[in-house]
Amino acid sequence: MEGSESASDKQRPWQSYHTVYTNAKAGMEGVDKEKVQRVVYEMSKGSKYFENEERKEAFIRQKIEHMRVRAAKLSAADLSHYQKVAEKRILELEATRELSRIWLHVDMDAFYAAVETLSNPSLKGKPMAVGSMSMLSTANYEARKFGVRAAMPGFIARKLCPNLIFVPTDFNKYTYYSGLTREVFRNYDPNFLAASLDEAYLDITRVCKERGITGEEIAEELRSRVHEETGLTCSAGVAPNRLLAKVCSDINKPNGQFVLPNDRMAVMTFISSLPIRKIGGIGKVTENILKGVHGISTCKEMLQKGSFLCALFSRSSADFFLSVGLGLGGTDTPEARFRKSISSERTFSATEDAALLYQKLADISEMLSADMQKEGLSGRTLTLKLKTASFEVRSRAVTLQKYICSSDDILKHASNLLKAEFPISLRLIGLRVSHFNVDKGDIPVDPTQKTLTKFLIFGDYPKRTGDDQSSFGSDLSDLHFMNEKETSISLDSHRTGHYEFGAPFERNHLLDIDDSNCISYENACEMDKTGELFSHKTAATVKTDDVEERSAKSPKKELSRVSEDDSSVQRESEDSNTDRSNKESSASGNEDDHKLFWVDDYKCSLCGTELPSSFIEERQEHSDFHLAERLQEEESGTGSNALIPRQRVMPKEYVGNQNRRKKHKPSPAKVKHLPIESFFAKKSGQKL
DNA sequence: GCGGATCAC
DNA sequence: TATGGTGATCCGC
Repeated sequence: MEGSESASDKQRPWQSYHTVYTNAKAGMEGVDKEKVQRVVYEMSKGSKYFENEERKEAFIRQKIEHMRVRAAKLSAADLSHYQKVAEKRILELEATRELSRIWLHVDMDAFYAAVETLSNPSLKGKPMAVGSMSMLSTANYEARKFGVRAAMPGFIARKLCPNLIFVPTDFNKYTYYSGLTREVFRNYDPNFLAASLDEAYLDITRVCKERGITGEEIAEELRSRVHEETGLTCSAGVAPNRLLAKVCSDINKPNGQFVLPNDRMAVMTFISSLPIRKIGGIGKVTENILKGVHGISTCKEMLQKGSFLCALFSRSSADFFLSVGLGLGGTDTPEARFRKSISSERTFSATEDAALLYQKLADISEMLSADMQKEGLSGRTLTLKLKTASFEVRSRAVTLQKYICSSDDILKHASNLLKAEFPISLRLIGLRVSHFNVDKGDIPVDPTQKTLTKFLIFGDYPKRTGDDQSSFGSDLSDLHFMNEKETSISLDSHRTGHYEFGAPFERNHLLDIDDSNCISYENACEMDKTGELFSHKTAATVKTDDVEERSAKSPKKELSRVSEDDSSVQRESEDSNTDRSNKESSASGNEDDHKLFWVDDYKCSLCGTELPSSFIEERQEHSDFHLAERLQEEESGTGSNALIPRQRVMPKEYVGNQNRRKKHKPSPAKVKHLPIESFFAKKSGQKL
C-alpha cells in the first residue's frame, strides 16, 4: 500500500515482490504464503525477468502517486460536482438492474490436471502440474497445497514442491473433454456462452421455469451430469447476472456450488464485503491503483468513492466500477462476435543475430499465414510485437492499402518493421493482422446481407428479453465474456486443435444447424472455435461506433491516408481480392475454382447446397471449404503434413468413449441439397 | 491509426 | 538453464 520502501522491505525484501500468483486461489487456503513468496522471490531475484517486473512496479507506483496528487488537487467544488455526477450515474445504473434472469457459471476444477489424471490414474493423489519447466498451465489440488499454481514457472514450482510431477500439455485431450461437458451444458441452455475450454455461462431462466425447479437444483443436476459424462468435477455459481455468477462459482470450489438469490438486498450484501480483485476485469494493477489511490478494497467502497472515480477515470471505467459496486453486470444475451485479429508469436532464447531474427520472423510469418488461410482471413494492418532480452515489450504497426494474407506479403512488411529496430536483442517475435476485409462485409449489394449472414450462421436463436444496460452498458458487458480462447500454454511444439479443418467457423456452424446436438470427436476442435464462441454474436460494430461517437475525440472522417511504406507499393499484377487461398491453390486458378462451384449461379456443383448469388460471403466460404477439402486430399496423397488436421485420431485412452458420439457432423457432401428454406425453418423451429 | 498496458484464460 | 500464447480493450496521443 505504501509507495516507498519500508523497513520490513529491506529485512524481508520478498514481501514487496508482487506476483500474480500470490493472489488467493481456490485450494490455496492452507498455504504458507510467506514461504511461497520468499521462494518465488529467491528464485527470481537477479533475473532479467525480475528486473523488468521491478521496473513495471516502479512505474505503477509512480502512476499511483500521480493520481493521488490529482485527487488531492480536487477542489471542494469539484468534489461536489463529481459527487452529483456519481449519484446520477448510480441511479441510472440502478435503473438497469435486472433480476428476472438466472445465470449459471460452470467452471471445471483444475481442468487440465483433472483430465490428465483421468487418463493416468496413477497420478491420483500426487502433486502434479500440467506444463513445462518454463511455465505451468495448471496444478492439481495436491500441488496447490505447496503454493504451486497456474502461470508459475515450472522450475519455481519444483522448488516449492520437489516431488511435483510434470505432465506436458495435451491440448486434444482437453478439447475432447470440453466437448463432452458442452454437450451437457447444451441441455440446459442451447445458447450457452463458452468462456474457454473449461468455463461456460448458461442462462437457466427458461429451464428453471419449465421444470419448476430452482437454480440450485439445476446446478446440482448439471454438475452430477457433467461428472457422469466425463468423470470430472466442476463448480458452479448461480446468480442474477454473469459477473456475479462467475464470482459465485469460485466460492465453494472445488466440486461445490454457491447460489446468490435474485434479490437486491442479497446482492448488495454479497457484494459489499467482496474484495474487488474477485471481479473479472479487475487485475493486479487495477487493484493496486484503486487501493493505492482511493483506499478501495471492497466493492462497496466503489460506491462510497464514486465521486473520485468519476473525477479521475474515463466514463466507461467509472461506469464499470460503479456497476461493480452495485453488483450489476451481464444479464443480456450477448450475440456472437467475429474475431478482430489473428496473431502468432514465439519465445526463443534471446539473440541479436539479425540473420537469426529474420529467420524467426519468416517462421512466424509462415505460421500466421497458415492460420489465416485456414480461416480465409486477410487484413490490412500488420503489427510486429517484440520482446527484448530485458523483457521490454514493443509493438510496431503498419496499415496497408491492400489486404494481405500470404506469408510473403506478411514477411515483406514485417521485415520492414523489424529492420528499423536494429540493433536489438530479442527473446520474442510476434505478428498480428487486423482490419480484416470480412468485416467490410457490410458492403454487399443486398442490404439485408448482414442480417441474413447472422441468421444463417447462428441460427438466430430466440432473442431474450430484458437486455439491460443497452444504452451505455455495452462497456460493462463487453469487459467480459467474449473470450473463447483456448488457454493452453503452448510452446513451439503444437499448433493443435485450433481451427483444424481450415474451415471458417461460419460454414461449419451453418452445417451444424442440421445436427446441432451431435459433435464427433473429429469435429470437437472446430466446434470449440466455431460453435459456442460465435454462436452468440451481434454486430460488434454497433458498439464500437457507439463508443467512438460518445468519445467524439478524433475527427473520424479524415481521408484514408495510408501509412504504407512507399517502397512496397509496387503493384504486382494483382487480381484484386479473391486471393484468399492463393498460396495453397497456386496450381489451379483459384478464382476460377470459385466460379465453378455454382451451377446455374445457384447450386453448389459438388454438394448441391443452394446459395443465391447475393450470399457473397457464404459462397466464398462454402467454396473455400471444398477447396480446403480437396487440398487436404491432395496433401495427404503426397504425404505432406502441411494442411492435414493433425489431431483427428482418437487417443487410445478414450477409445471407449467414442461410442458416446452419436453422429458425425455432416460434411457438405453429405448434406445433399440443403434448401435455403431449411435455414429459416431452423430459425423458428429451434428446440430446447 | 499507433503504441503501450491491462486482463483473462 | 529457465517466466507463455492468443485475443480483446482502453487510453493518450
